Amino acid sequence: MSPEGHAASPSEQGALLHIGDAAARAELSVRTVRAYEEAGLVRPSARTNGGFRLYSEHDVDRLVEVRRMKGLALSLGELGELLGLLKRSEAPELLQQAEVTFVVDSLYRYRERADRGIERLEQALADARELHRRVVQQLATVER
Amino acid sequence: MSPEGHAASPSEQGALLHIGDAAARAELSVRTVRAYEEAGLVRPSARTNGGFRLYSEHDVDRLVEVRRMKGLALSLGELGELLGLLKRSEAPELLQQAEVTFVVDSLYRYRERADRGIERLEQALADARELHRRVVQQLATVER
DNA sequence: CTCGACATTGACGTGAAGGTAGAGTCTTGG
DNA sequence: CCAAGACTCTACCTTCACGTCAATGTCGAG
Repeated sequence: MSPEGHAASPSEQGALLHIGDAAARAELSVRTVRAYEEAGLVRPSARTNGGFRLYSEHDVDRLVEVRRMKGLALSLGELGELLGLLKRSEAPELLQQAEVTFVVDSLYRYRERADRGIERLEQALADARELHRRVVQQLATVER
Repeated sequence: MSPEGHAASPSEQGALLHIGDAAARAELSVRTVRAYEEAGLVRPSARTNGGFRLYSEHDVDRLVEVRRMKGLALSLGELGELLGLLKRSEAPELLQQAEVTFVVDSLYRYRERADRGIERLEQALADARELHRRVVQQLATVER
């Protein structure tokens, strides 16, 4: 990928990627990356003078992080909130008492959401395997 | 459920349920059940004179079947096609040669879709568990 | 400087599902 | 038998998370 030819990709090393490359590395569509920005989830750490979004490796990591979280059916808004909570909870000494309470409460609620999400996924996986089994069996039955 | 009081539910035993009861048993919303009908997935086996949809136990089973299949991201249309293929392949002796070929080909493609869907679910589940772990850990770190 | 690949914003489309309204239907208690 | 009121009908609107299209602009290699 990123073939030689003509391209508008920042010439390697800068560690700053245009949206296309960033999306590719995060295994997301360009549109989705922009949607995540609109939703306040991942903001490119820079822009060119012309207005092109520039993503750092760290930005890409965050994109990946978001993609990975999509399994438990959270809305983009909730997803952003959760990311924020996790970040805030990593430096609890900077939080005021009231904030700690809030963060803990919120995280607690997300833990429950995650529990249910995981159950959902487990069930979906079991169902999918069963369906797969049926398809395979029918293929064998009908033969070729 | 189906509390005594006033209700418009067919009085038990008829084995024919109004949409509300059918939806409840299939663990779907009434709205979703109607959407499945519009998509050609599950058609109630009868209607009252007044136009109320009536679902048999078999219809409910089919609703459940559809719900269970939703894990592998198939569109409602594909889902309907797959259900049809499975049904057709159960009586292969009724199929003409050309049809058999078609059914087998189609099922084969769905088997691949299912493979990928299962991989996706497995990954999503692993990611969800990891996220859950992070949340729990942050909760422990921040303490209460 | 030019060319072509890539990006920008904005608007509109889509697919699945929920919401709502207004009118009609059903079962049941009385 | 009949009214009450829970439930359902159709039709249309809204939301969410993107997909797609169009018109225009930017980037970087040669």
